[in-house]
Amino acid sequence: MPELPEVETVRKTLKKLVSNKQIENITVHWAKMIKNPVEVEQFIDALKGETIEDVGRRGKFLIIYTTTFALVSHLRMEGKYGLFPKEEPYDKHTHVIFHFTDGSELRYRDVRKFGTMHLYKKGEEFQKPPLIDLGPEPFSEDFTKEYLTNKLKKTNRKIKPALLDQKVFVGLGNIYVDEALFRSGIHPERIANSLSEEELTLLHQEIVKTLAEAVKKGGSTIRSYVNSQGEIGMFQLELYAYGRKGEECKKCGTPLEKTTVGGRGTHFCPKCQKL
DNA sequence: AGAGGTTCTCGGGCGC
DNA sequence: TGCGCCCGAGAACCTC
Repeated sequence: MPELPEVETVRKTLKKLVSNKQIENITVHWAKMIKNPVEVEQFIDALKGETIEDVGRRGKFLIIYTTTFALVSHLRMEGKYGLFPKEEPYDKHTHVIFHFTDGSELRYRDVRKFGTMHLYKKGEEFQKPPLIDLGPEPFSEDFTKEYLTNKLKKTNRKIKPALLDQKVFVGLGNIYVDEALFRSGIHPERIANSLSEEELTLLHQEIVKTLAEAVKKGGSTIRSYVNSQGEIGMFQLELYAYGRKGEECKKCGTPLEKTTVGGRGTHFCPKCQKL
């Protein structure tokens, strides 16, 4: 579900909802999603009494900062956070509940149970998995055209899987990678090290622009994404490629095609994106 | 029935 | 041969 624009939107909404709330207790209904510490009891005990100070983001990971800890949370395909009064019943897909001292609850709900949580002492989170090997943020000054060029010229992979690799840089997922490649006129199966200077310049620019526009619109809601306040995104209305199989290309009118690249459903225009 | 917005693990292939 | 890397396939789970 969530790529950088969706996670960033969740971050902003979640921060407003839970800042300064004190955790009285935690209920975990699906222990497997707690990856660190290994023992769920330790996870719960550590967070009891802690107050939430901030909510950050690294790539597609949320980082909930408390007085002494950093809780690194990945939503994977369907994870969602929401704030509820404790009286409100929860359903079978609610796996973790943070009970606050004010009677409200932060609930993590995840139909597919793919989401993960790692708890570390503040300051240690970037030296440990899952954040340790991540590439630069696309909005940072480290993510230059030269950096991207250097990474891509060293690999024989197809461009789409290379751009999805969070070690190269973070933030793109299946929606926005198809969008960035469409906007750049680059076929998703082109070999990464075969791109020309002009193509690399355009691709770098379109990656940053596409993600920035999507953040502005609150992300894309394709099937189930909502932010922490239950609001949908609006960027799905601006998509050129993703989910538009058989529909006319917005640039040239040719029907868009869908294939599989690197195991992922892939949308492209056969005329604008030549192999 | 199979695909779905993600990423981790595993093992084969290749080069030193 | 052995080790390390790169990379693709499969797995984790549930709904429609």
